[in-house]
Amino acid sequence: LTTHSWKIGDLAKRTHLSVRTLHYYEEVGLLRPSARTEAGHRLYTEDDVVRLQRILSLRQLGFTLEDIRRCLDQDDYALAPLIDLQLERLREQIALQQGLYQRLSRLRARLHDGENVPVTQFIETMEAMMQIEQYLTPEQIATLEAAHGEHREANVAAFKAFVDQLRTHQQAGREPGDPAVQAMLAQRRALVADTTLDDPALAQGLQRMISTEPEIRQRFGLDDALLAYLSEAVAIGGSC
Amino acid sequence: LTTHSWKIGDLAKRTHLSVRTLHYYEEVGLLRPSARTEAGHRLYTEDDVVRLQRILSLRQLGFTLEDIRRCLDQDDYALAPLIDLQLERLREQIALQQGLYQRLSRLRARLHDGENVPVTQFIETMEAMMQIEQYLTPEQIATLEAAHGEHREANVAAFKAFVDQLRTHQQAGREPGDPAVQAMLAQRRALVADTTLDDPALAQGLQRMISTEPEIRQRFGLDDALLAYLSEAVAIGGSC
DNA sequence: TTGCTCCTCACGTCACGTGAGGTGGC
DNA sequence: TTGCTCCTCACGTCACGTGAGGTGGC
Repeated sequence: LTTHSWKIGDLAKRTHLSVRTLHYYEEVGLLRPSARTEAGHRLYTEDDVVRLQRILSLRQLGFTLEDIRRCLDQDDYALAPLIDLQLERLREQIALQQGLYQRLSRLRARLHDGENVPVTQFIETMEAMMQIEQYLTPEQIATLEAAHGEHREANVAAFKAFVDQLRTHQQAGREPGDPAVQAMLAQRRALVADTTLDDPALAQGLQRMISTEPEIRQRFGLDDALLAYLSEAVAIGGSC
Repeated sequence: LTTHSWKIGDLAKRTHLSVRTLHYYEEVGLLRPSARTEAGHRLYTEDDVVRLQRILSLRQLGFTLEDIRRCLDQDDYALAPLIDLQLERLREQIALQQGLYQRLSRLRARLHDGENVPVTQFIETMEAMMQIEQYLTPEQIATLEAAHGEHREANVAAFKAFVDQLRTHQQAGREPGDPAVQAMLAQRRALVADTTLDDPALAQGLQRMISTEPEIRQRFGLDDALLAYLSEAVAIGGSC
């Protein structure tokens, strides 16, 4: 029956903790060595080591030191509520971080390695992305990204050209029912199908966004009057 | 041209920040109000508000205030490496938290709502689980859980009974090739198939664990000599 | 005597929260 | 005069890291 005892350095090596950490655990009343030498050096008994192992096990589960202390000082501590809380926190954290990861990935994909995009422009892109997230599901956004591929700018330019042409008709005083205007609806359908990969829910989400966010309309030169003109043309044409 | 300016409380309400946060942002040189009243009250101009919006945008991406300051004070700041670092950190974090979540969930499932499992026993279960993780993939563990279902204890008891019976033969001096011992191999195959849902890789992982971890053998009363005895019987029987 | 380990303060971390005690403008 | 907002310290958070300055045992 050899009851061994460890000095703080030995214990630190065995557990891969720092000496400071063991000091701290004593400070907060989590692990008090059972004895000291005459010179004041800490001596940890086997019981202390067992307790430390338990501390580390519970720490692995993400509990705070305070929770761990309570658990160990009372063996019939009700663990279930504690675990449920921790699970809830984790769910939230993971969801948050995954959302963040998706957003950052998409932003990163637009940063071509060579050129240095100005920070201000980067932030604008990000704000646009976050606005989009209000209207589309993650899956729909992925579809949109897939549809855009490398020719995002070409698509944007095509839509702008469409708006410009529409404005010409409007300024020429033509009615929304005018054959020249109605002829543009096929072009519009093609544009929408192209950018949404024929996903009607996605198209609807985009339309909802465009009609409720004036800033986005402005980006394409689509003022309120012109939007109304377009809506009327579509209503007359009968294509959704 | 009305250049408006805001006092700190107005800005706090608009952005849903606390006054203290705005104080802090000034303290660390992140957002300095362009003016003060005679009495020393902070006055934020429209430019300041724009800067604050940018700060909040970047904060959303999980950057530190220090990184944000650097980005905003230098418009051609190289964002790509910063984002890559952040993505890496996030990947690690998410992986860690998901592992933690899986472990906690499985532990929670074993805590039946009514009874209070003692903390020490809970920790033992957890340590056993972490040992298992060394030998099996997450998918294999899931299979194991599915196979166990509600009758985990019955399975464990069945395996213990098997070991006990085997020991009887050993203590009676029968050779591993003895018909009575060989007759037990079919029982063993059934047990293995039952707990692994006929997954051979899973069975192999479990066997590797049992043969390398003496503590686990001990839990079933399977000492080294008896393990050797069983191995020999299996070798003679020719079933893997 | 020289290393190595041990000791006890005590400040720093990161992004603020939370008072304490006092002043300014309606 | 009474509220409300504003101000400047300054300590607390969580789990330690990182010295500073000194002692003990081989």
